[in-house]
Amino acid sequence: MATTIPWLDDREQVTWLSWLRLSAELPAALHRQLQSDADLSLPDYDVLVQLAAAPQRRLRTTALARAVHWERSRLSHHVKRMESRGLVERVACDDDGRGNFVELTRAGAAALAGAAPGHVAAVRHYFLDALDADEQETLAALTGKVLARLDGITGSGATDAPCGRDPG
Amino acid sequence: MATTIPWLDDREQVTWLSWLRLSAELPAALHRQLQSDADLSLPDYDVLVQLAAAPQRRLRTTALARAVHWERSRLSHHVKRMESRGLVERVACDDDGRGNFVELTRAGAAALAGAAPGHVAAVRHYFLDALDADEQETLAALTGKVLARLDGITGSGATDAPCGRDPG
DNA sequence: GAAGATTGAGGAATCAATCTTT
DNA sequence: AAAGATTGATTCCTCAATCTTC
Repeated sequence: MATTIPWLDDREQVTWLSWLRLSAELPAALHRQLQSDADLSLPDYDVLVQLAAAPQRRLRTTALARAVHWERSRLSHHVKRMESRGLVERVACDDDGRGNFVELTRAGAAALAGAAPGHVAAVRHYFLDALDADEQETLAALTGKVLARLDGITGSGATDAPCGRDPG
Repeated sequence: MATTIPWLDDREQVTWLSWLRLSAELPAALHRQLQSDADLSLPDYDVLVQLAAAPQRRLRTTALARAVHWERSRLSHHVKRMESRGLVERVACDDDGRGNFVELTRAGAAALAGAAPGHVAAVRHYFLDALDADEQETLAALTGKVLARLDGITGSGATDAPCGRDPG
């Protein structure tokens, strides 16, 4: 085999490895904070945020799946577990016999309210505070660039729906 | 409660959400490529790379755990699954009756050799190719800055061991 | 048949508890 | 007791198959 395989050079390797490590460690740190302070997982938090921001504090299953960028199957399993803990409730949909709403319960709203300040503080502490305003903008621009290309390739295009973990 | 909670502002939110999305989508894309082209998971690949780079194509369990930045428990479970697929083998350690080596098998080496070119190409395609050389350096600097702070806080300090996914 | 959603099986990750050798 | 490593339980995620309503 005389073919030369184009391995990563030093610059590429540093970029890639440092990305890889951060994308493993940062969620882990945030997860531990949320879990120990509020007994919620990161995915739990995402779901609660979306429901809290929704019109009637409820969303159709598919709409919620889109909002958190999950497959319906994953959402279904997750909602089931959250329902058993009393954080959300599944209610039938009058208009469409096939569909459900996932609705935030009082306990779910309370859990989110209790968790949010600490989580936002953790996002700052572990992530944003390491960078000044310019650096944050630069980072956002670079990740945005990669995302745009990635979404173009994989077809998981940017959605309209509001997303993310921050309660409005 | 008259206390104002410092929510994320626009710049922070864009930075955070765009980070969040990329750190979900990029590994997913790479995982799918590796899985369908080489029948390996991303974690499988990491383990194989570390073993292939090690002196006798084998490493003590704890050393391997450090190299891939995992807990020993996670590694133990993972190695068990990989062993059942014939990719690695656990062999007793003469010097220390408590310890084991995890050793790369022929099949494991072959799997890595088969997977590496496609994986490296995917890393370029989905990630590196979206940025020019300067941008890559900038991104590495920014993620490095966050990582340095994060490791300082959480105590999971930077290790000496070589790490990463690229076979030497 | 297509859309909305759930299910079951299997791999993967984390935590606390355990076992053995030093 | 400390170090090296594994185990079991639980949660989480993906895939393929299913079920119901439109």
